[in-house]
Amino acid sequence: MKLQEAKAQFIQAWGSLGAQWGINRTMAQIHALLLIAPAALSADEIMEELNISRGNTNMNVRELINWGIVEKVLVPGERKEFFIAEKDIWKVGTAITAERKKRELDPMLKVLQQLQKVEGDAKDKNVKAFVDAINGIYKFAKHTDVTLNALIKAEESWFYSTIFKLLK
Amino acid sequence: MKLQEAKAQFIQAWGSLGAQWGINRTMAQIHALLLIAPAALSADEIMEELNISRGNTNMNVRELINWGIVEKVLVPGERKEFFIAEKDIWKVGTAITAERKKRELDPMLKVLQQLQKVEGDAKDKNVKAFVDAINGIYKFAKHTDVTLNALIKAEESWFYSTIFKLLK
DNA sequence: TCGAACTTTCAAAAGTTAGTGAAAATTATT
DNA sequence: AATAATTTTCACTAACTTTTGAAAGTTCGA
Repeated sequence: MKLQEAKAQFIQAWGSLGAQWGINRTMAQIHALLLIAPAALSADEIMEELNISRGNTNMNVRELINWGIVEKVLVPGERKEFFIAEKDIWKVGTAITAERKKRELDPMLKVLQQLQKVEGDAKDKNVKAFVDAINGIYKFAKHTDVTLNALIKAEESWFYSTIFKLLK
Repeated sequence: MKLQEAKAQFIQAWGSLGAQWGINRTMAQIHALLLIAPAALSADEIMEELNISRGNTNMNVRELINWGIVEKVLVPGERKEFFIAEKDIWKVGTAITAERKKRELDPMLKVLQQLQKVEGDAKDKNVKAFVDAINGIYKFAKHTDVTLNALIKAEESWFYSTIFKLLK
């Protein structure tokens, strides 16, 4: 397989993965492009390679920066801004996990906490079914929260390899 | 908070979570409704509670069954079909993990394996950057695969609690 | 075998999300 | 301060996804 073909395939695969994850396709494709680039790319180079508009490029690069997996770099003597992706994929994983936790799990925990305060006759089977379900889900969510916090905190690889050996 | 209000809030929250996960909102809402129901519900009851059409109900219930988190149940003496959700949230988690792995991780692993065969001058910095990136991602993906397989296989709660204590 | 009860399908409509490109804003250079 | 290069914004459009509801299909009991 030629490099050009391989690159295109990777960008496309990473894009679909992103799309399935609720990350927009273009954002994931820009990320893919930067991951395999030998050096920082400018907005124009990204536009060119992916055939997307300037506005789209700008928006999605900014979002990648928000997620903490892409950085602006200044090349001396150049007026343009250049962008580079975090290459350590463990760190990328951690950053994505942290971001998704903040957006998804944290709000859910809040809601579940509220919902535990439901009032009503404990003998009513509707109330009982509701309370039981919410309690179960709350425990699960809390557990996940604790686990993810540990993972996010422990960026060092010894941690991952410890878990890894355990699960192997 | 009254039960009706709490129910509505939970269904809405579960729906948004689903939407962010690329699961369609209605599918997640039906799932939420079944999770807190004290008994199996018919298609008509689901339509009624969520104000959705028959077609929509049918499609999404079928998809929930495909994911293995909802079951058809037959109530003696009744002609209609009734539906019930898996109430053990750990099992729900496992089923969803397994399904997503099949749809997302497995195809990605295949692609990455292919891409490692890229041909070209090892001294070309473009080739080198590509190969390095793909190798790193492949290792990460493989690792995740092994880990998830272990999680999926071990449905017993002792397993989760062992990991839990470790991470605590 | 017929018909009522129920489920499934599917084409069209509605709704949602992503992408464009030109204009506005910002920043750097002279 | 004027100009040029670059980035950011945003109203609009294009593409995609979901939902509807009526029609077709199926199942079951009499």
